[in-house]
Amino acid sequence: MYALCDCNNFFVSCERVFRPDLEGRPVVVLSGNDGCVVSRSNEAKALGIKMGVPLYQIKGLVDKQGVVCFSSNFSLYGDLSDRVMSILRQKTARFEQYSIDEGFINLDHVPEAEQKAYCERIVLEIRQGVGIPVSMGIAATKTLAKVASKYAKRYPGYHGVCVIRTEEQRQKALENFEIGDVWGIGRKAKAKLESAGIKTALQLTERSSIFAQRLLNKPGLMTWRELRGDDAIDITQLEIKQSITISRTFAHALTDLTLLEEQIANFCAHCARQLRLQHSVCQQMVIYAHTSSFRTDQEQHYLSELVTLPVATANTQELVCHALAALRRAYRRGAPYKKAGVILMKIIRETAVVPDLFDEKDREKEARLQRALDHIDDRHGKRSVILGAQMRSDTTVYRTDHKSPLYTTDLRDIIRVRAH
DNA sequence: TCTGGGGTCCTAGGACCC
DNA sequence: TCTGGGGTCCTAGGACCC
Repeated sequence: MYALCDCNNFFVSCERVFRPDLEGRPVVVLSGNDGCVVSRSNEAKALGIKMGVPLYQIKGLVDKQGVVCFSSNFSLYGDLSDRVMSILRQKTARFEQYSIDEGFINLDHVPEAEQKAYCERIVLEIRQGVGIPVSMGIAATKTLAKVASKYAKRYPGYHGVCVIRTEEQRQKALENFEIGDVWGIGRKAKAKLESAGIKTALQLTERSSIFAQRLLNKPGLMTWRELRGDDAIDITQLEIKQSITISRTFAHALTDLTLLEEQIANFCAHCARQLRLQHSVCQQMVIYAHTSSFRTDQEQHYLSELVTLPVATANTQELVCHALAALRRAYRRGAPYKKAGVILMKIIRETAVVPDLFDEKDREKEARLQRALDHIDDRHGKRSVILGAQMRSDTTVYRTDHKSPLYTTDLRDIIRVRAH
């Protein structure tokens, strides 16, 4: 049996940990640039605020109903996520984190009769220890555990934990579960299934495996098996990320090459640091920038350059150098670039680098410099030392009008909160 | 006026091999 | 007019997740 532990309205719950006065009030957390709603309290959901809706479209409702908005504060969410996950990890060696706010515990070490009470204690421990409300679903497969956790969330009577164990429970749970809410069934699959007359999860399980595979291919077959109680999905994570990307939308489009270069240099430096943190290097990099896809009144321009590196590297200076050269090649003068990004690909362990016989760089020396710079950042805070290319101007290009303080990671904020 | 960000997996099709 | 068969590898794009 698996237990899925899922944090309720995670980003909003994180904000409320430090603002208990916001319990019971409608609260939303916004995406980057304060663009869209990405997390909603139950009260905000009750007002009809949909996931992913642009803020400007609900401005009236927000003002009228006194909805509290927060810009996203990922260092806060990441920090609280770590605390929740470390509690779960303590429970069993067989814990798999699935996302920032959920993870699966293998329950095989707990007697069946005690599993529900065991999970109820975990819900309480996380609520009291971290301040985050969570829901848990127990079942024989991960997909069914996800279903169970949604019931746990939907009905307060479950006290945060719902179990799907017997065949009768499985049938009843799936009968009342919309097909589009099943883990792995997205927009396209939902439409296909509905036109085949399938509206609930149970109806899918009543069709043949051939039907599921023909309509939805391999992923759909896996979902079909899991819903029938056959443990089929393995989410064991890879030891290193296969790709690392940073991208941002700007508050106002950038036309100036210098400003764009500064952004790309920063994205690149940030990606490279993450690459080094997982002791890996990359062999390819894509840099891209494009105009606003929502502006039908102006000409669209999409630039994208693939850079193949002579020797796999995680060196910030080297990557920034290649990235800026690529940007200058593809940049179109006058185009209003609304979004830009960097993607690192073909990532391998740093111990697997194949050296180039004709390489003229002293890579050992450059690596020592890089380690020294990382050490300074670790000790004195991010961006203590940066490249000149990362700060060509002092122009602000992002909007974060509603950002909460860095309660858990910035000492000044911790002192401020305690004083308060 | 204003519309997010970071990932993984799968598949079809092309290039290439014998 | 007729124009093989089987296999691997790589890539771009799509679908999905949170």
